[in-house]
Amino acid sequence: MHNLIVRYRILMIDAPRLDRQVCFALYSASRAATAVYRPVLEELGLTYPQYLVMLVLWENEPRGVKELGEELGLDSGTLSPLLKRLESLGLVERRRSGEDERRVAIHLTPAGRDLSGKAGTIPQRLADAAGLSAGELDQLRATLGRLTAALHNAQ
Amino acid sequence: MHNLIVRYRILMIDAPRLDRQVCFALYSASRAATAVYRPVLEELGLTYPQYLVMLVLWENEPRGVKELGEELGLDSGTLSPLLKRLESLGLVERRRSGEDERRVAIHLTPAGRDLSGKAGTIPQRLADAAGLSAGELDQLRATLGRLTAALHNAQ
DNA sequence: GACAATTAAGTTGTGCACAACTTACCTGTC
DNA sequence: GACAGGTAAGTTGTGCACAACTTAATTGTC
Repeated sequence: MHNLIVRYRILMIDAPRLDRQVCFALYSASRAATAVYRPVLEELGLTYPQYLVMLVLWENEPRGVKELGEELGLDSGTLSPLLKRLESLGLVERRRSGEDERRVAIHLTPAGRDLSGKAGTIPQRLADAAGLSAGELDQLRATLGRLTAALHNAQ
Repeated sequence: MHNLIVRYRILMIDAPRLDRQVCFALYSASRAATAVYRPVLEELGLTYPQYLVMLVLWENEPRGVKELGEELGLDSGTLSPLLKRLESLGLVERRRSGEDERRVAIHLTPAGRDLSGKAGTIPQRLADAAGLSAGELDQLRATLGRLTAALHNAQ
């Protein structure tokens, strides 16, 4: 009995608690948010990372794989197969650059461009589900941005 | 030329911008945080989700697979293979319950218990890397908690 | 006590993430 | 123009996430 109590106290002092971890809060919130997006994106036939790539392309295209990776923080190991899937969905086209044969330019197809219209209402649905005010969401985004930048600097 | 300008304006109006998305901010911050944890956890031989499972077990064990899943928001499809890997690392033991043969109780091994000591300093390292004050981290965790709860309710 | 409905855990298949590596191409330096 | 060093994209392998399904045990309900 005494042993159990001692062991318990040692654990409580040394072991970090799950509910104290900002990291777990981030991980949970991120998965909960993509879970809200999932059924909406399913209507478009996209996964969440595919949607992110399309967002970047809707802003400006064509883009190289490396550029997309810098924008999203993903490497070619993630993007290459993802882009192949987007191509097989008929949303993008991969073209080897003539000037620099190493580069692959990702172009939107007409279908890929059209999808941006259907995607227009998506962010509002998350905002509605979030249960936070526009101001709180804004502040959250700002804090997360600072956090991400600091964590990248720490790497 | 006129066509291009019209198309551009339509895109800008309809297409959501990447940098406006709270969801992307969450996704980036979460990946950046686990990236900071990764080299630290590598010293313990754990991945980040494995570390989360160990955190829950350090608080209280044994636990069933379903209980772990509720605590972490993960299903058996994720946990079953993860727990097998933890077992093959010698950190946990899976025992079929005698009372209810459907249940598998996850026990810590002595090695699994010992690991909590080594893990003690880990959260501090993230806090140091985060570049936010203790108060800001606290507020962030609270906001994320509310957000996650609201998103789960919206599902 | 038979048996439909429920439940716990596991399996299968798809799609990220990311490390480590390969391939093909380009660039600077001599 | 040769060639070392660097760069862009792709490949391979591991480990999550998660949906859909299976298996085996338990719990009502009659």
